[in-house]
Amino acid sequence: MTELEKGPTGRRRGRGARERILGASQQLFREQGINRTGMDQLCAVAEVSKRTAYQHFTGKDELVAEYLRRFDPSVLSGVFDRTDLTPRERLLAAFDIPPTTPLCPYIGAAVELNDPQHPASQYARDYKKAVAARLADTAREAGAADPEQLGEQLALLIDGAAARTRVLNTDAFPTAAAIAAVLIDNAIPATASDDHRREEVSS
Amino acid sequence: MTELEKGPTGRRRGRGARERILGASQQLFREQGINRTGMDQLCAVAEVSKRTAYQHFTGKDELVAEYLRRFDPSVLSGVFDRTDLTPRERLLAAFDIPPTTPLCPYIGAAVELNDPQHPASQYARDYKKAVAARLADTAREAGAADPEQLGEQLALLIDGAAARTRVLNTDAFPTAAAIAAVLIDNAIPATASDDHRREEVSS
DNA sequence: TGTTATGTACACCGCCCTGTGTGCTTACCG
DNA sequence: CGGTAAGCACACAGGGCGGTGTACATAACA
Repeated sequence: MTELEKGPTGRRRGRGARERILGASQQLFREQGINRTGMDQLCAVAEVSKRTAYQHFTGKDELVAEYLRRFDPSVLSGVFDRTDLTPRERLLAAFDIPPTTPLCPYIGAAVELNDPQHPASQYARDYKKAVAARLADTAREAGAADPEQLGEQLALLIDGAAARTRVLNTDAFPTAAAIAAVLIDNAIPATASDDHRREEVSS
Repeated sequence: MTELEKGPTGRRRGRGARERILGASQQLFREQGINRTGMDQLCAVAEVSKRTAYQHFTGKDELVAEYLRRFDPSVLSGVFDRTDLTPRERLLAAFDIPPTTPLCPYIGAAVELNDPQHPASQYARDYKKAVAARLADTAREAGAADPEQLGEQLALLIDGAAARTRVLNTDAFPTAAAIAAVLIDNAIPATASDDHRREEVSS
């Protein structure tokens, strides 16, 4: 929040209204959902006048789409780029999204918007495909027989855990991780399930 | 729609406004979602005056809750009560919800309402638990080592397939069924994965 | 037949929503 | 220092929403 005040507003100067708006979007859309968050409230939290908001984003739809685009780094890269884990461990680490994330916002957006043509829905699709692809890449790296299939399966598990966590209000990711372990072990042909690619890491 | 015109309205007589309202709810809440369906439109489709609707249901919330309560028989009982299948086949048959169902309405309601205290959200939780319980029962019947765990796992797969189908606009149930087959075979200890309980069925 | 529950037609309220118009202030940067 | 873009405050339009009030019609049953 400190660095936001000087961040590039998209043009060249200014005091970072755009970033504050997107920050408030992250917070409110997550906590309350998209439809239940009005632009008035959002602008109040962002400490931005409504006029300014509509000068940065042509409408709420565009804001929602941009809000979704600001996510991947935290989860996606944060897991797949770890070099201290074997590929197999990286696949399992994708299920270690412990308490904070209430629901994958892409699922929420797709359900709330209820319009496959909406830019945000399209981006949600792209993102889900990208996650499955990265999982497939890692699966290939781990030596899976059919990496695409395993990637798609693991992606389904993540979405299932997210949805179920939301509906039941209990953490379903451990269950998903257990399934994932079974699938991974079944998909990797040799006994090379672990430390077959591990290099010296610590010390 | 023909029988609805004479069905018991809940009291004793009348021309079935309540049933028409619930029928319209099924249609519209599914097609458009809950929040995007106004009472005006709903009453128009149900061919019911708005005044009548609010005499049957104290508010939209109650209508939504009642709408969710009218579902299980079609899917839940329709699968688990089949006697022509082995327990294992019944577990897999739960993934044969082919094209019609766009999204499990319980997930949709939980996301759209965004309020765990809402009666509909509570019922959604109950329903999900009930499904998991029935899956666990069938898993026990099939001889699974840990039926509760398998039931929970299969329920997660179903939800994952539903969510993923919704977001990606492609049928994810085959993938879920493949995972289910693996889990089931892994969970049943002996080689008695099939026809160990099957009786003579056809001819 | 007449009473009563049931349903209808239609206007209406207050609220919140997305989105604008207008005029003013501030901060940056040459 | 001055120009200019960024941002602000405030009021307002237009519409959909959930929900209601009132007066009238009809079907069922006594």
